[in-house]
Amino acid sequence: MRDVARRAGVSLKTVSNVVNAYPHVRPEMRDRVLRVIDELGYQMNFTARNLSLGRTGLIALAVPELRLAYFAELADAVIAAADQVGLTVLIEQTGGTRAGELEVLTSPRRRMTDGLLYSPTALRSADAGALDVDFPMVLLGERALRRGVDHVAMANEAGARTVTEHLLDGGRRRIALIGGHDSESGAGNLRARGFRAAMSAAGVEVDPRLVAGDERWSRQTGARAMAEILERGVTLDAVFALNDVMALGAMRELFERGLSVPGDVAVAGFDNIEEASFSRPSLTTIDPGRTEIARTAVGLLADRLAGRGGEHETASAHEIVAGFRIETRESTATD
Amino acid sequence: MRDVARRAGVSLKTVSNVVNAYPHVRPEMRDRVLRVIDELGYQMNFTARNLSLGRTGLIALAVPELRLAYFAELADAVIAAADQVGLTVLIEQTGGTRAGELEVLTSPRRRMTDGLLYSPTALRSADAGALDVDFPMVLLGERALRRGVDHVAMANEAGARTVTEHLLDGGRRRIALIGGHDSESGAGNLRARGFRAAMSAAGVEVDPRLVAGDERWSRQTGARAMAEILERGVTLDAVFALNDVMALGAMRELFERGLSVPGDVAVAGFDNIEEASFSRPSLTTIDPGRTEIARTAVGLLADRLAGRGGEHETASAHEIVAGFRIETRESTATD
DNA sequence: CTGTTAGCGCATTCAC
DNA sequence: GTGAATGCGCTAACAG
Repeated sequence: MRDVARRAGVSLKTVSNVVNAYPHVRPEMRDRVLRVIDELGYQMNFTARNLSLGRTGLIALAVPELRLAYFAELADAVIAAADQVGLTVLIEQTGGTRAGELEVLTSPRRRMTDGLLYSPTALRSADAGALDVDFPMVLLGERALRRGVDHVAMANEAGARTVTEHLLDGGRRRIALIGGHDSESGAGNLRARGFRAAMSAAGVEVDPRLVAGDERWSRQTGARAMAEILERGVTLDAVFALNDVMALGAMRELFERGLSVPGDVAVAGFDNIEEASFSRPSLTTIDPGRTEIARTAVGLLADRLAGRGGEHETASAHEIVAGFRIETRESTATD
Repeated sequence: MRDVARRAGVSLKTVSNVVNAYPHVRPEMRDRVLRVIDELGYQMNFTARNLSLGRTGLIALAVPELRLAYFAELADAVIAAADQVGLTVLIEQTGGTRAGELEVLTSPRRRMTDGLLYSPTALRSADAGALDVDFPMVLLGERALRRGVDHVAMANEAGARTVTEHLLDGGRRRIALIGGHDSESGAGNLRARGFRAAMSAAGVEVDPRLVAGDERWSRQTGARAMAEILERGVTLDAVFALNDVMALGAMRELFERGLSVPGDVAVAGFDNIEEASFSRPSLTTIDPGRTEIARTAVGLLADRLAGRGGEHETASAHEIVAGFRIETRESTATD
């Protein structure tokens, strides 16, 4: 930058003004500087600017695992939304464990970023205190464990109720619940609640032997939970898995055992990952409005960042629930 | 840091030494400093350190799209490998387009990172010059377009030949090739070449009407290409898709049209994404050794970074081909 | 082994 | 409108 200034015969300040699109620079001056910048191939040093500005332009996105399709798609949406407002996203994987989720709040790497988009799944209500951080943070995808923290929630409970009602409407009564093990986990808890609400509203009892799951919501978990339930020897005619990959794992397991979907057992999931429309059979699921969630959350965080240079505002927290939509597909079709 | 130094009654340098685990510090001194750090809750400012050091500790990983399972799993592996050597990964999405892939090499954001792990898929040989960059870079997943650039290649050609031979061994002769459209694209070109090599070695001709595809290797592409081929009215008994998601899309399309896999048509893919073992039927594919690739590439890049503080070495480029393994599953079973 | 000094490259007070 | 100082927080010579 010094070289540019010298070569253009102006001061450092002028170059800085030009680069930062400061309005009051004479056009001829600006052109001259820009030409020199081009000649020299000058590129600004972000690190220096960051040090001076006290911020980095980076925001962290903490998700359980990128290889879980839902979070890959969420990350994609967040990156796109952040690009729009000039922010860069640094992805952190928590492994979906409580320890991993707590660590991301305090790790030194956290300090490389100006703010955090946080999607905890394993945190318990006892951990709510940990969310009382001194940097801008927006919670994603579930209702806040703690008041006073911005969050963009998805319609977990309403979505689960809707999809359960869809199963009930199809005449299914013996509906298994997969993933409902960890009743403390936010999204799981809410989705399970929606399920139970729909069941009890329909006057159908939930058989505890039809419930299985694990903390990690993976394909394997779905398959294993399905196997567990089947081996208990109970009858069932439908499965609601708390997310799509578990539903797909469960379908796989049903297939292994010679059961047909939706003939013998209807299967529904939650998330509407891309794969859900291409699986065999295609999967009925709830689309939680990922894009809207990402855009809203990034906007919220950007506002906080702009508001007080990274300082935490004490103003009231935003609580936004995204819209959802049921995607009815083959896996729950009735003959 | 100044506060810590003052409170501990030592100089800045000593605190710095302690924080950086400089070996020659008296234990009692270190303990004292550490205690004060703890008391004050001091956390280092990375930006300042980076400015001083002239590096950021960040490396970029440029992939087409995170939502493509292969790249999500690759990113996961890279992040894990980078963590091991104290590096943080910044993910860039190129969209799988030539423009996007070129931009990642020159964008200002590039300068936030010390080096680049680069996985181009749309670059053509005419773009090889663009790879002559002045920062450490390691190419991932395909043979370098340009000599003198480090790269960790997967066994594209050998893997494709192996899986094609597997189809031929199963008695299949009318084998469709999906994804082979863009013959310039590195990995696609090589995989297609392996396919053709196996075919010609077996004395089987490749029917051009059995070839379809698109630049973007998505599930939709696979389904669409499969539809195209089927609508040409040609007979076929197998499909080799150049990656798993296209294979899954193709299977979906076959199913839509009442064709059975592997009964009527055997299907094989490439990548061994997690989904391949859970699809219905499970998918025969090539495991290209993602973890090994990630670890090797990160190691290579870390070496370059350490070697000359981010300067590009003129030493001979490394060229490493990872090992591969065929995963034989239901989609290519013979009765 | 530890303290002192001088930048890293930029943004930002202020005068001009 | 533009130029000249000062500091962001840390590390890397040095000297002691």
